[in-house]
Amino acid sequence: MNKLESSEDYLERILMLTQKNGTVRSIDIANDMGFSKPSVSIAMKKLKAKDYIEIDDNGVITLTAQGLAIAEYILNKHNFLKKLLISIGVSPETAEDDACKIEHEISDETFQRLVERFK
Amino acid sequence: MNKLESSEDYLERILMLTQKNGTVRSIDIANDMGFSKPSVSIAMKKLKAKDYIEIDDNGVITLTAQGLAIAEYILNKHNFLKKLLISIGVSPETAEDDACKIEHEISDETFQRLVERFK
DNA sequence: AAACAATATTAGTTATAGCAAACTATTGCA
DNA sequence: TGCAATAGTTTGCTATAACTAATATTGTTT
Repeated sequence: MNKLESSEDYLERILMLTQKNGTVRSIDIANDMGFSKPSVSIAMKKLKAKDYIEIDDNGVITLTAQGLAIAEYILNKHNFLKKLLISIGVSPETAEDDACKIEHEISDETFQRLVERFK
Repeated sequence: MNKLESSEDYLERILMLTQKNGTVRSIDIANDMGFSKPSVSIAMKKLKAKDYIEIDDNGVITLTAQGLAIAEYILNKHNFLKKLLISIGVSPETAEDDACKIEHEISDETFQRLVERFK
């Protein structure tokens, strides 16, 4: 499966939570995503090693320019796909879930064609 | 990722190869999917343990009723999604690849809505 | 100050799913 | 007859990504 999926999901969620709450810590991500604290802790270590996030002394997580670019790219796909699914009659909850899965799988080409056709 | 994705892919491919060539052995699956023989060997062992396939003395693999049901279900999704993507201008190659990924992720609800809207 | 709560991390485990190397077994042919 | 090719399996490895239990670390409250 896709190597990047997990990282992409974390970055996307960090962006979502930042937009919603102002700041994000590991514990917020764990609560929001339903993962254990150690899982998030290790994931954050990897994201930090790749320079996608920074973590300050209070544990507050911020996206780097690189991390933000990925997060926005994915979140953009997510929002578009969710709206598209809702527009054809899928329930908001399922649309949310399916958008979350499809956003990592779909190619740029397919996404482009979808935007051209359905935006 | 989805626990069933790998199994679904193997079952789907067994059905495809059966339709194309009449019979299927492990080596055919390995060649077709680009996986090593040990990987396929172990995957077949798991599918057999779950009663999704049978393997005769010559190594010929057949789907059980259960395995066939899953394979047909996935292949049906695959073919529909591929056609849909091609119909909005995605290249056949990308449509094939993306259908392969999306078919495992998409919910029944979303698939139903897609069929209703685009069949 | 002591105790407690919240947060973060470490260590070790599990499960999936792939790989290469090396082995066995069968078949086909020169 | 014997060797080579084909097919399948076993062993042991890698990587991802989750988990639990236990241990820090930090901050607040009595």
